[in-house]
Amino acid sequence: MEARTVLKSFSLRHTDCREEVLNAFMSNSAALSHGDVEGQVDDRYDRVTIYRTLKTFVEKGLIHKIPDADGGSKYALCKEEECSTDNHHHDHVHFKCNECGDTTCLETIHIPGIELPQGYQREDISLLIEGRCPKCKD
Amino acid sequence: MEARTVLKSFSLRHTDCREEVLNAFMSNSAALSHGDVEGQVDDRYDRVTIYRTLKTFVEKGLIHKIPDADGGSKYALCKEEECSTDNHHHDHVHFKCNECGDTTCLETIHIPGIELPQGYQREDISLLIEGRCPKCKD
DNA sequence: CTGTGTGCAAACACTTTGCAGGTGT
DNA sequence: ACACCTGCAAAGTGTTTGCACACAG
Repeated sequence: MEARTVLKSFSLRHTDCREEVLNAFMSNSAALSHGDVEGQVDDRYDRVTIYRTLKTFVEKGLIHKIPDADGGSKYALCKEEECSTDNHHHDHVHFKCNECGDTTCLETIHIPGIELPQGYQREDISLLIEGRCPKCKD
Repeated sequence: MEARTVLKSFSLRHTDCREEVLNAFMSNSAALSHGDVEGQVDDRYDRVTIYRTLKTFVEKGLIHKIPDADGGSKYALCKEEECSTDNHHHDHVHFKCNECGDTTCLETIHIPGIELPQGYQREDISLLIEGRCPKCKD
């Protein structure tokens, strides 16, 4: 799908920056950090603009934020599931390769149900597995 | 167990700061952020010293780091499992209450086995559930 | 035309590093 | 005595905010 079309369908104005950022996500299978995005789009965009673009995309439900084990964050497109403004639904597993550093959404692996102790109410869940990806296992 | 004794058994020198930091963890059921610790120990300790103390404790396997959903970090004592120098083994679930903000280790809940796609090798895993804790569910 | 996005500068929060001096064993 | 802890100052990193101007619809 065209970036232009996608933006429109999420009620976002079209701008060069947004188009390039979105294209970066659409042409990468791995999740991207702010720095990754910055490296993939034209230099003319300000660091701040990219931060704001990512924030907007998350708020609109276009991408989701993946907290990295070491405190940083990556972002990846929302698929399948219906994510909308401030309303994300993700229950897939995230995998981070300790060798190449790539973080990917394992869309096909769902987080199994977990029985919480009495009195705990679950609202959100996130599961990160670290290890070696197929590309990097020796 | 006495803080003093614990320090010794982890081959750590006894200092006032370490004792107070350790006591803070031993007298709290919830995980503590750097700022939480800073607020619980005597003012005379430098922020930097507390950072270093936490780092040392993590390296020695006394406490483990819990990445918060929003990028921050909390720390909690390692229990049961044998954690030692740079060798942590945790497979319990972490729970963060969206109401009171407390993060706790659900020591009794273990992360279920997950079948990864072909070629992925698991080395580490972490599961964070957010919601309401028993104290805060209305 | 109007609301929103962008660039720039600056502020902010969090964490780390270097160094000199003090302390535990 | 020696290794290692601590405090202070400073630098580093990642992210946010304020404001004036530019641009999309």
